[in-house]
Amino acid sequence: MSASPSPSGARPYHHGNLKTALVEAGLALLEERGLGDLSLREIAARVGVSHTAPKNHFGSLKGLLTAIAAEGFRRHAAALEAGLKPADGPIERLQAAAEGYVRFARENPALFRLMFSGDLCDFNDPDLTAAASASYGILARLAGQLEAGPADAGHRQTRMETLLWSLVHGYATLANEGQLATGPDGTQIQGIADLFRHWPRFV
Amino acid sequence: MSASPSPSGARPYHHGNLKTALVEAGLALLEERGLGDLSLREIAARVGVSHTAPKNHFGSLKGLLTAIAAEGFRRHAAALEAGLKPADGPIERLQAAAEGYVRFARENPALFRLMFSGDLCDFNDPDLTAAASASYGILARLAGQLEAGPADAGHRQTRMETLLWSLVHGYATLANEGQLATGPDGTQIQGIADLFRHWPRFV
DNA sequence: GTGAAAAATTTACACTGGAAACATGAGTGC
DNA sequence: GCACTCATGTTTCCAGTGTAAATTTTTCAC
Repeated sequence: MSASPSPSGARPYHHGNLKTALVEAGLALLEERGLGDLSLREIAARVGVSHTAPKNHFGSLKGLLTAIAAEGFRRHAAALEAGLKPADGPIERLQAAAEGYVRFARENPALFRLMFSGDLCDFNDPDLTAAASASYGILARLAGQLEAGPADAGHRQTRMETLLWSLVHGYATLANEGQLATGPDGTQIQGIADLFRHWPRFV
Repeated sequence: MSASPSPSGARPYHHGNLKTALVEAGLALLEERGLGDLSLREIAARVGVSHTAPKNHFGSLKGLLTAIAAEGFRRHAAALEAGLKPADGPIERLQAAAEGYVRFARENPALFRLMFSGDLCDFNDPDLTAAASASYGILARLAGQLEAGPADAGHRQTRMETLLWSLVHGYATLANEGQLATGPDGTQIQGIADLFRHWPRFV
């Protein structure tokens, strides 16, 4: 006869919801240790479980990182929509989404890098692709509202989508790596929204 | 009495130019194995040297990766200037540089990721910062030729520089991670130069 | 109850980067 | 010529990583 079923003190053999606990611990450790020093063993220790336990739920480290990245994309989508006011015009809404994109990257640098790491995650995983597509769809919808003519139905990805995504993602990435000039308070000299407010004309 | 000084067959105890040999081997292995699976031991083995030998020249793995990234930036600068014809106008030259930027990223994906990895390299290293600055200077100079008024002397980084660099870098990064839609031949549906040729007007 | 399957553990293995002690050889001063 | 110095490599060892296999524990269906 072991300890009683679940009074405080005795940890049960089965965790209960190890899957979500591992993802949350991974998200926390990701920002504490950084992407490079994140380890499967440390995540498992944080949850209080042996280092091989995650295999039952995620298969391998890559599977766990994929699940973490998927949760990252869900939060990313929320950050994109955070400042989106329906009353605003398309350009104001675009600026708000861009600021959300950058803010998310700056507040979760390691997670952001993981999400776009390419080989650390399994981009064939349905959960991850669904979350990433949902996040991308927000930006794509905003791009569509800025297009001149009718929707470019023949393309899987319009020119406006490619332009906006590249610009915002590049800005977020460079800011994250510390490559953009910053003022004394640590924020970028050129804000992302300013780039839209003072849009140049080449042609 | 050991073997004669340097006839073929007997490898001398001292390599001679191990430093550059390690960088070259690292560059080759980087694209073969990918950034994630690159190992100091394998680079050393490739050169035919013990895995602790690099420490004398680079201190640690980070030091070696920093040297590799510096060489990457030198090649990156060359790729930027490759298609730059003095006779062309500023916009044509910008398009050519952008295409060089993207082509370099696509042809050296692992090296490109290393160069902008942030924590794998030591961005306080004088060699690396000099090479990176030189590469950035090419883009900055092109941006300056596109500015409307006189040079924005008060800023360390002008709005045009930030805009162009973010756009081109984001495009290259996303293309590299396979996030941009591609046609049947593997090239992007929306070429980087097309983004400039069909530049939108927001305001 | 009993048996099957899920969930977690223990153990072992190949691999990594780094530290320390030692070996080798090139170069310099005499 | 010769010893001394020091940069350059090697050997050995260590802590840490992710994964695989065999084993134990628990839950759940019948």
